[in-house]
Amino acid sequence: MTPQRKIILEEIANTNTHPSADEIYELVRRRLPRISLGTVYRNLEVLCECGLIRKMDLGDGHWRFDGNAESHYHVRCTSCGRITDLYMEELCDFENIIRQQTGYEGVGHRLDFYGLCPVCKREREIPHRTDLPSSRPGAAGESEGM
Amino acid sequence: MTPQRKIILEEIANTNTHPSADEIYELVRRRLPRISLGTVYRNLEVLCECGLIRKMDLGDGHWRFDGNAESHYHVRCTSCGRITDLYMEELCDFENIIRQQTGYEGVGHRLDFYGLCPVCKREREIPHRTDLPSSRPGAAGESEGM
DNA sequence: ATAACTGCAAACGTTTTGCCAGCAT
DNA sequence: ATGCTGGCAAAACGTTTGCAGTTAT
Repeated sequence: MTPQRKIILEEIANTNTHPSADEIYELVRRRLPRISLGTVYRNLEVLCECGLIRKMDLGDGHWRFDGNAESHYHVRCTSCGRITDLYMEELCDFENIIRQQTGYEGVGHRLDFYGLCPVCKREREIPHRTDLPSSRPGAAGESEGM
Repeated sequence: MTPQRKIILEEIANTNTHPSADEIYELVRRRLPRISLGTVYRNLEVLCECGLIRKMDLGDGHWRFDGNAESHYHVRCTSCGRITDLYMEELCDFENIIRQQTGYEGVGHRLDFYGLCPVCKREREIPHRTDLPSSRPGAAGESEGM
């Protein structure tokens, strides 16, 4: 556990935003300005192998990292990219069905959700606010993910 | 519908292996040797938009394409990469639960399974066959995906 | 004439790797 | 001195894009 590794772990533990490798790099760089992106990637890999963090692919083209290593599902906002944890039971039953149907063994699954988060939803519902400066009608201007 | 586009679609329709863009490129190249990978990507995009094929991310770092555009789930073999279609109902109930729990709207999901396919399983169970030529004990030599 | 399309090559963004120096054991 | 680690830069990977020429309408 080198200083770099420790700080990377701390930064992940101190956030609940499921940051990407690059976001972690930026966070860590504030404390360790000379750290390199390669080191971040290498340590993220090690921390995953130890089970201290969790690496996940939520379909937006980055690896995302979660300081909460317990298995749980996520919803991702297709507009702003925000990721929210879900508190629901895991689907175990399906894996037996699949084994019977296909003969695959050791079946696991990946399940994640996407949608429009409450904040972005509200922005669309009220696209032309009058109580805020510099808001123009129809000037939403986000890119739709996935 | 250019000749290129048509042949790309035909090749996808004629396979059930859920090929990647590069695999499709190789298939099409046998009939259209001068086609470029960029054209393949562009046409795959168009065909997806038309709903004639389906683009999916099964977590192995490639886009995969499915000539069966009806929504269905998949299992991917972590050893050989084989992808098998599943015939099971879709999970709709969850999306309402998530909306209530999180306030997200228009919730969709992505669910896929992974495991060891029957062929690879068999290879591991019987690592030293005596009834086949040139088989060596413990010479499995595959890379474990994901 | 115009719009959509191609082939080619270069660019892209994320992740991985090779190299050599530094540090702790 | 050994082996793990860090910083740096370059490579790798799948994918996307700019461009100039081509095709079909």
